[in-house]
Amino acid sequence: MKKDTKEVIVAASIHLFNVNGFHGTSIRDIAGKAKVNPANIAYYFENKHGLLEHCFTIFFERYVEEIEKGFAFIEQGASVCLKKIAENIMFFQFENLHLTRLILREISIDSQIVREIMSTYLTKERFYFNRVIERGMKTKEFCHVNADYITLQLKGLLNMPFLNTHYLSEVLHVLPNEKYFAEKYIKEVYKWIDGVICKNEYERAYLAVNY
Amino acid sequence: MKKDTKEVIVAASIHLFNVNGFHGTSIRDIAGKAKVNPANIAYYFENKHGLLEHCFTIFFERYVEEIEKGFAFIEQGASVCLKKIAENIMFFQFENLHLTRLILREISIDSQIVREIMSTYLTKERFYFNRVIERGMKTKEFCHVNADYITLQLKGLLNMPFLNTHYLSEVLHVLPNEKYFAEKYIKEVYKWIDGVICKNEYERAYLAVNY
Amino acid sequence: MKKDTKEVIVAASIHLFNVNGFHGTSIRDIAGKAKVNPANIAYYFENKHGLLEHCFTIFFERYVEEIEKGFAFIEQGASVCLKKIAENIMFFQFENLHLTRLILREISIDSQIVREIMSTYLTKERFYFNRVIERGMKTKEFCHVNADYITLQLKGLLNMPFLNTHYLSEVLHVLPNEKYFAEKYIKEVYKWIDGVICKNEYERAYLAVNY
Amino acid sequence: MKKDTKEVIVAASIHLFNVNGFHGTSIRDIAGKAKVNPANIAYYFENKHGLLEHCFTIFFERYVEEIEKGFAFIEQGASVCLKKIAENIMFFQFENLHLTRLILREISIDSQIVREIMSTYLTKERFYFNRVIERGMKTKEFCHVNADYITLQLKGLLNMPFLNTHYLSEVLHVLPNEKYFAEKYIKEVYKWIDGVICKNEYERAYLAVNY
DNA sequence: TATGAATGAGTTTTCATTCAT
DNA sequence: GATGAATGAAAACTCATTCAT
Repeated sequence: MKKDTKEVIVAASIHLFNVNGFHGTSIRDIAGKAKVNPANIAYYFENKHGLLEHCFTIFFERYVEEIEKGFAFIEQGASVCLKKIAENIMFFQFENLHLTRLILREISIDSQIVREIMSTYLTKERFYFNRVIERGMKTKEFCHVNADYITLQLKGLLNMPFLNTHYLSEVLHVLPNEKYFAEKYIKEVYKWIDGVICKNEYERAYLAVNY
Repeated sequence: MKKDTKEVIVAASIHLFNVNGFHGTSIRDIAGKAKVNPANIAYYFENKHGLLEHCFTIFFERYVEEIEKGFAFIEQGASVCLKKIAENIMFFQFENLHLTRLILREISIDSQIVREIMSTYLTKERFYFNRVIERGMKTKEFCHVNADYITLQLKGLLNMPFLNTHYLSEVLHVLPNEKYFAEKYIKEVYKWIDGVICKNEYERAYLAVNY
Repeated sequence: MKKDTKEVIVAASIHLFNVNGFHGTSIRDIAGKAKVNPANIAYYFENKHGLLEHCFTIFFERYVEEIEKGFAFIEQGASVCLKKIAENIMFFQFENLHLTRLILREISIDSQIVREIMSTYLTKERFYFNRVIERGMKTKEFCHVNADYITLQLKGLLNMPFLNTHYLSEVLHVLPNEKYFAEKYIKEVYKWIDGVICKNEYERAYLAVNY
Repeated sequence: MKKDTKEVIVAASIHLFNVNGFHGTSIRDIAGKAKVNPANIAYYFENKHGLLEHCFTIFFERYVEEIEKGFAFIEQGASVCLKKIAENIMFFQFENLHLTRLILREISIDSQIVREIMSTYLTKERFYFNRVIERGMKTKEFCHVNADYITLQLKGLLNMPFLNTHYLSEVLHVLPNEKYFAEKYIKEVYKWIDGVICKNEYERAYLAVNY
């Protein structure tokens, strides 16, 4: 009858982990919200940690996928490609608001699981970003930059809206699940790409005119 | 006799809340680390939540102070002032690494306390940032931008290193408490200010030559 | 396996709440006496208060039942019926000595639960007593009395032996669980009914002779 | 400055013991209400139990005194005297509502202190009641009764209003501190004395006429 | 006489987990 | 697959008491 027990558990746990944090959520809370018996969690995920790990996996599988989908645009230029990657990440994260916030928060805790899982996905993420940025520098699209620092900043920009819920709702008066906001915000990220790593159009114009 | 009981509790709790998260830290852990009796926590802070609130207060009092100290440079130009504010925040956060990470993580949880405390400090923060940015736009130092979006991005950049510990240690091979890193990272923030909100020097040069 | 866990908890709690009072009894005491795990109390009754509420319910369900069983004698006359009700209450309370004393003590504390539970049962109790007394006055069996005041006094008489344990044991040298005492005491209550609310037999005789 | 520290502690403890019960009241609650330092309670009463004992003493000293004051009327007849004693007890208890309820509740708990204190005062109480009742029987004012049983019933009637707060407020719509109620209720007690232990006037009239 | 700090033992409650069904 | 009962460990919190000042 209930063949989706596993899914409802995951959905409930994502929501509750996001709202109360991992430690702040009890297995009974999750089972209660999912309307299943708490023992099912042990059945499907071995224990509470297994459930969190599952959430991590769900997130990062898709996260890397989105980067890869964006990276496919590499032949259209580094700038286009980087923007595409940023856009993909942004929309993916907006569509998985709770999961994203939960992951971003939990990775700031220096635990065993986090370290293990991160080392895998971080390597992949770094691989693609470095490729794009190095390509951009080769083709003179980008200024000379430190790829890792640039990646860190880009991640900062992309994650900000999910970690600063209050700022969004109380200052910008935006609910972060409004697609309108995602569309507006990604423009700001484009501006950053253009302004900070791309050789500026004025610079190019100036150089063209004077040399 | 021991008049510093309160302080050692706070210090221990900041460290442990940061490492294990608020819910992941027990009162006994804190008391153990601080080498005091667990009942003292109730005595001084009423309960565990009170201790967290105290950490919030400590952080935001200083945070706003740093913004104010930077804002005093407003007469030297909006760009100088904004950089000064960013620098102050950055160094303050680097000097209070654990506390900062703890606060940045906890404010992403939408709890009662967070909402109350945030509404106070967010207003102050917004006030100063808007003042600087509007001033910059008036004096033509800055392009026409949306002050609140710019602030959000700046916060994103400033907070990133504290939330992505793994990235720092495993990709950049930096321990975030190395002052060298703070000095390097703030330069990147300057670049962002110059590249994204300041009218670019090439732009100014180009415009000067051609018109 | 042990399907009577709930019952043994209730039995143990009634005994201990009676002896030491509600606040004077710890969950551990109860679990110890019942030879079950303390967590079962939370499992079955949510918390310590829930257990007390359960005791209240047990008591008043039966209490009202006894009144109803006595009220069935209404057609045999108000005096007979009132005595039957009193007798039923008395023997029920004697058979549930600990529970009765516990309840009588706890209802004197003006708490939330007490108020809620009492409002339900008090209404029922009042309904039956008023019916009997009004009937008695209609048929001239009873003098003209205030039903509510009479009920209060009757309750006072019926409850006294349970609240004054010392008086019983040290003055009357009776253990209140001796059935002999209940049988003797109910006679005194009958006398009160005859002497205070029934038109006295001498009165009737006197009136019969002289008018 | 505050020479009444002891008194305010007692007053606060009477109120709180009444509302929450002895075990339900903490020393800090009392100190808080009395606006004194908790350590004062240990200073003046040795410990929490000492404070309760003090309350018992206050109550029973006065209680016995009131009985003695009523007993002084013995020469005016047993009935008058017994009514006077009942009246004194009733008004004393009404004037010390909280204390009375607290005492009546706590004596139903079979503790060490209670037993010790009770044995003293119970003896005195019994002495006076037995004297009056025996006198009444000698002078033919009273029927032949068991003095101890009568005393128990009288105590039941006198204590009822203090133990059934809910009945008073929700059924009789009386706040038990309204003096009007005390005056009305004592009349009911007189009726009981007249109806149950005094040879009835009709009885006397009947006997006078017929023999 | 009065107090603030501190403590250790004890309280209720929560929780992840196990297990027989 | 799924459940209700049960548990042991640990959590947060309470509290009477002590003590130096």
